[in-house]
Amino acid sequence: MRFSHVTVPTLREKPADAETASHELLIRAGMMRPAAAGIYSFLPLGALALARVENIVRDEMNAAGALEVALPTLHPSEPWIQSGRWQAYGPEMMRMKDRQGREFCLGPTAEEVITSIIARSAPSYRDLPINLYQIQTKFRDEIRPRFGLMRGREFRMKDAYSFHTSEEDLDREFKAMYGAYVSIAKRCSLETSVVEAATGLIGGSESSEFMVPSDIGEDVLVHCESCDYGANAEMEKHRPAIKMGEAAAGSLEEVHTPGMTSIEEVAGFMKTAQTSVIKCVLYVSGNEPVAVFVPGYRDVSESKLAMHLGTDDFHPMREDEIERYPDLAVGFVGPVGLDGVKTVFDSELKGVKGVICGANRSDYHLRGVEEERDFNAEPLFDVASVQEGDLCFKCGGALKLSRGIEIGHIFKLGLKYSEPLNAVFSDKSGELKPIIMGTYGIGTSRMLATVVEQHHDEAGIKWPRAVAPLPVEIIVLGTEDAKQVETALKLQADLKDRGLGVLYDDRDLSPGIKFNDADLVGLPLQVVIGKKLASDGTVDVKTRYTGLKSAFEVESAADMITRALDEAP
RNA sequence: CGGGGUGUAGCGCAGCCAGGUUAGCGCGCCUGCUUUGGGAGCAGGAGGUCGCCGGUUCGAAUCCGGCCACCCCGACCA
Repeated sequence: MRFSHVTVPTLREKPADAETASHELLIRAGMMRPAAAGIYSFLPLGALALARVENIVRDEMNAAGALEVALPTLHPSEPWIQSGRWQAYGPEMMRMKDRQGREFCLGPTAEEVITSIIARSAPSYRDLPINLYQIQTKFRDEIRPRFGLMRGREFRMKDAYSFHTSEEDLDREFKAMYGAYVSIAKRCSLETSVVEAATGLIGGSESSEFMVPSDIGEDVLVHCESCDYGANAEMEKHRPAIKMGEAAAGSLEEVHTPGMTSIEEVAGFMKTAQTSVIKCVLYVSGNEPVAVFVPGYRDVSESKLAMHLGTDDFHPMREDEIERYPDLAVGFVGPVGLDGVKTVFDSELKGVKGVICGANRSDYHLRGVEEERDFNAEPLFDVASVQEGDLCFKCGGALKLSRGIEIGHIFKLGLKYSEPLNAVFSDKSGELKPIIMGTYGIGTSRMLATVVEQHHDEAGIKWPRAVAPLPVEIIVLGTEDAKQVETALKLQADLKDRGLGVLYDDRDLSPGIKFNDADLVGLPLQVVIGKKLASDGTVDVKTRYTGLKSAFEVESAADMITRALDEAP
């Protein structure tokens, strides 16, 4: 591949909208270009790097016994309606109609499509287990695409689906996929931390996320410092380090609190801590108000609330919605005597005594409130978010919060799709039973961005060898010198014979520009052919990762480069 | 969806508040000469519906309205 001919359109300056290293460098190094918000085109080098990541994924999936398929990107609505996700998905699903008015969506994932295929094949226990995967472009109309490839709307993902006759066999496959993912991350030079995760819209009983620790990660992770507990904050369990305070034990009392709608104001006015106040956050779900009660010093975790409500179709009550519910004393809503409104209570509110809450009457709060005596905390659910200082629910150790990039997620689905889509198998006795399923995703375009995020310096990308778009760049300094050009072409051909692709910088530019572009593009080895060829018959080779340079005799250069590559990170 | 910001040459930006010749700068691009081991020099040159539509005005990149696109923050404390 030649550097000229707009093959590698590098940019000297940082694109105005790039916020992260991977976003900036993938564009500046001429690997990709934006097409629309959260949608990117891959240029030759970017497409090569993506292919290398995807080939590692393919390799490990095949090694684990999975079979590759190619499913459609445009999905008919029928199976999605059958599974219930046509309704559950909300605006994140990109929907459209064809000329006949039939409804379709751009596949955000493919459980429905694959499960209906298996269902129609009416397998017997002899046909199972099976694990089918594809590596393909997905579309999710994200609320806010961010950080280039990191959170795109259109993105590349490997998605795999396994089908089993028993829970035990699903467990075995789950472990096999876990192992495959560990290998994939390792081969791509990514450190991972595996945590328990929410199953969200995919559903299922158990799931693990593969996280790459990073400050730009969008997920908050919780790890116990004493045991092996690790979880995504969106579903973690914790034990509070403190008990909700007893600010005013005793009888119920109404207090005039004019205009005090925040926890801070109320706690301040009552001369007590926020740990003594019950916080109420109002949501609207399916046109119905939902009052969520949590300890005053905590926030509502919307991901946990979504698990409880069984949908993510809810939002905090907006100003314009408040007037629709005249019975709600917004700002002063409390659990005592609150009728006709759906409620959710955080587990921490069970059995509290002597606490403060809204009086369901404007400008009034109640003090001395006691659960059971004054209200019943039902339904009870863990809907509050974790905080620094909370304790591990398993061992009581200190919990540590950090950030991570989710590159993979594996799920035990159970019967979530096989039942509604009627995917059954006949067992030994001829009885029909629903197939037990698992699903396993890994974001290949996100992994590409993550690799750049983890492997770069001020000058540019430092591709680990396994995912580098090409292993070697050859730079000729004297583009007018026939000997140098001839040597470069010969070396390129020799390396090609050894299966090593070359990016050949054939441009007639100042050396500095070519060196800087080579560092920016970041191929593992740079071979520089210049005047030393004529003076002492050598070419220089620089290892991008270490910055180390050495001179090789031109005759043995191809051998030495092959050897140097074996040693490169 | 709410709030904020931006949109001027391929990229990065100035000009806009206080409307007034041919709309500027840096990088990149083209031609020629010189140069060539870490972003060269000189000379010449090309490239713009100033996001789109409408309005105000003798006159609009600049003021006003609408729309679109992109970016940031938020989606949460009632």
